[in-house]
Amino acid sequence: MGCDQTLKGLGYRLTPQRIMVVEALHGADEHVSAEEIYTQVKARYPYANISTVYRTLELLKELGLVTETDLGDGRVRYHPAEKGHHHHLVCHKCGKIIDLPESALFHLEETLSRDYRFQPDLKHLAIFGVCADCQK
Amino acid sequence: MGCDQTLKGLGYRLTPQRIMVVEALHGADEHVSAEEIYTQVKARYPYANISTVYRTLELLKELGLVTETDLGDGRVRYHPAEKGHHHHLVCHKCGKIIDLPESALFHLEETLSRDYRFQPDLKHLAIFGVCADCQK
DNA sequence: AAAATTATTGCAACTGCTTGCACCAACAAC
DNA sequence: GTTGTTGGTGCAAGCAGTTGCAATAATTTT
Ligand SMILES: [Mn+2]
Ligand SMILES: [Mn+2]
Ligand SMILES: [Zn+2]
Ligand SMILES: [Zn+2]
Repeated sequence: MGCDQTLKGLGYRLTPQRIMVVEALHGADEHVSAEEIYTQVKARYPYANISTVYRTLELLKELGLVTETDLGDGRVRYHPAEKGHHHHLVCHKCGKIIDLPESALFHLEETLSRDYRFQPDLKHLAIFGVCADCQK
Repeated sequence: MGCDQTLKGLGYRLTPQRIMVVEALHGADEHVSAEEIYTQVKARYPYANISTVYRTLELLKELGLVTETDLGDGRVRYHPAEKGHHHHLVCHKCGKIIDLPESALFHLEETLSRDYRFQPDLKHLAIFGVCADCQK
């Protein structure tokens, strides 16, 4: 089931603005910024406002339909949950971004769950550090 | 060796503003915000500017003398490296903050280092999720 | 001690993102 | 279909943090 029907099913109103945000989100490549989504939405409906984009992303986030990740450039990036989960290693020397499978954090999740009864919410994490090439 | 002498030793100028930022940082409890540091500095030197505070914190961060952590309220928090390393579990239902010893992430660090030759920079991480009390 | 050099500061403008509020439109009740 | 309710939107102002630039002051050279 898509984002639209989930929203509707949970009693949220399915406005044209929300539909356009969801479409822009799914159409763009992963790691889209709010500004990029706003640009796309505005092309279709010039009265659209960026705060509506942020509010829609916030809602989708609360419902677990998108993840939000700070990859270290000055803006936050969004990723639809439907496209699958993974994480990233971000080199703060050269800026390189390495993909990390979801499973790389399973052990940590288990530890936190077992030892602290804490259920971590690790869906699209960015871990900063130094990549192999930049270590010498 | 304190922050002041480290700065001086690396060729950075030891200005009154920097000294006051470092003193405020060490005097306050851990998890100080830039605004709180600014308030303290301004009480001693009213001409002080908040961008100088931010620039000093940025420099100390680059040198590994402070860590910066987003604990989920709207502002970033700073912690002097001298006071020791640890991490936090942050419940985004009730806001509770649980301390996590440095060692809890050693296994992850080893995995990333071994499998990806990536040296993660995990000095004062905040992991968001749901605490034991909020899981029912 | 004075002059020269250049890192650092204060200021104002700017960025990404959030929020209060009046107006509007999606959906439900009739 | 019309009316009413209430959640959602647009707008403008606000907040945390950053940045360009001219003035200033810490340090070096003479
Ligand atoms: Mn990704
Ligand atoms: Mn801490
Ligand atoms: Zn690198
Ligand atoms: Zn909790």
